[in-house]
Amino acid sequence: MTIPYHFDVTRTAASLSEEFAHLEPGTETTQVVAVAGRVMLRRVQGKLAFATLQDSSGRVQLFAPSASTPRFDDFAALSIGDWVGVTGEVMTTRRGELSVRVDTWELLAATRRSFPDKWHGLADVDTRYRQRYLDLWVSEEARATALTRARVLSLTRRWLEDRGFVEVETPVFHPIPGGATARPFTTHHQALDIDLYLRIAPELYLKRLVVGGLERVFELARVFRNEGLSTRHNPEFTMLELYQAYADYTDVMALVEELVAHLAIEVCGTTVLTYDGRALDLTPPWRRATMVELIEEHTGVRVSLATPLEELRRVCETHGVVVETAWGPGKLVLELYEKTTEAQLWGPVFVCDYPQEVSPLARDHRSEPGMVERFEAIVAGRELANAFSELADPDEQRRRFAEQAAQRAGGDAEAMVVDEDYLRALEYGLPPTGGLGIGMDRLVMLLTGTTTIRDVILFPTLRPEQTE
RNA sequence: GCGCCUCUAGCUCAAUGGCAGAGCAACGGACUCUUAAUCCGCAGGUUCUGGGUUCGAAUCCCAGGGGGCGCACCA
Repeated sequence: MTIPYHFDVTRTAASLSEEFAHLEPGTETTQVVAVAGRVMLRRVQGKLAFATLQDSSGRVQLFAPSASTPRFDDFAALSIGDWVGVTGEVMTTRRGELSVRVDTWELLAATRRSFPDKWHGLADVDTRYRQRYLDLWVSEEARATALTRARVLSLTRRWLEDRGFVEVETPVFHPIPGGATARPFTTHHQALDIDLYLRIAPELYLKRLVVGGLERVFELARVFRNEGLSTRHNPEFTMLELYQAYADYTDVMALVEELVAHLAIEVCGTTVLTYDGRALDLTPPWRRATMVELIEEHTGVRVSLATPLEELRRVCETHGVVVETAWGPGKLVLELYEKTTEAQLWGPVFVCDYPQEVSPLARDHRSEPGMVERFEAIVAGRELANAFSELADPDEQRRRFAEQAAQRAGGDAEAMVVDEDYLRALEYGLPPTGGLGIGMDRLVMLLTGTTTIRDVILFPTLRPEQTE
């Protein structure tokens, strides 16, 4: 039997069950359709065969009487997992099951391997991740999650474009890793004979574009961080970054809560969700609270950057935070927040105003000395977004880079590297700008109710299989 | 990187120191309204790998490998 090069599909399974939902048992519609997909179930009864065809939209039954089905014996012998194309009349059986009668059919691909158990599917998560092509057939949730992810990205693009944002693509290879503090992957370009880094964030290039006059830009950027794996971390993941000229971080807060609420309504039909067994109300406006307020709520201690260092260290130690002598007040406050408070937050909440010491790309707070205008959005106990009023002053940026360089010299492999070209761009003038990063994988987790990032990434990073 | 758990047929799982098994899938057969069809038959194994203890190891011990979870790391 030769495999055709082409098959004309006229209908999906889902469109048939939608259009013909209410046919009486024993109906013949005279409507001839062509469907294609994989045989996922098969019930042969001698001179009559039933098969369940599954395509990317859903399932529909195939009805094959030996009297009218060409090559009936071959059809009845199809294996679970074989691809077929079928044309025939839409009908219902005596029992009322919507079916396509097999008037003509073609084998489109045979499976040489047995499909997973038709009832239990795949339980081994390793197999599900490594052989996602099977998981997608066997697990309704896997398919639904993949489609939801696509929809979230598409809706995000449309929502931003409706607000005048332009989608751009910036380099994945960076001569200098920048825009975040994280360990990069390195690679080498042979012809140029230089080391390059896979980007840890697109931030510095996107802000160059704002300097270039693209006043509202965004990128759905695959970024790469050479760090640990967990249910919330994959070495490559997708980050939405956007920059809006003439805006500050309060404008960005409004944007974040509106975008997330919009996606929740489109995907879940509501902004009132349950995640991991807990209620989560994404209805705007979200709570806004400063970091020091939240620390006080959770520890009972009011600290500030003006608190004497010795006292800050003592507060940290009484709360089980191991401190290093090189840390300044900003780092101490941040550590105190992360160790005592962040894990307790459920949100949604905008945690506002971070120490300048730990935020080298954010602009000084307009009224809080030593602080910058930065927030993180904590949603369902996870950091979902990070944003700030962007630092535009090249002299101040140079000073911040120098601080980072000193930390790097002191052994901090994640401290930033001075980027002279970025400073040159700032010297041409960056207008007041609000910037944002959202972890799209975590957002999809939220909207699909999944609790491991590997469920929202089709091919998560795994150790390679031993091939021997 | 550390700790705990786990790995048996293509898939889902039994066998808890005493003959490696079942269901589904595959393969052969019966069956003209099934719905995880049913019935009969057949075949399927480096029990993750290597060592050890034992009369005897899927089972106990050691080492290694894969995976999961937690910790650490992590804008």
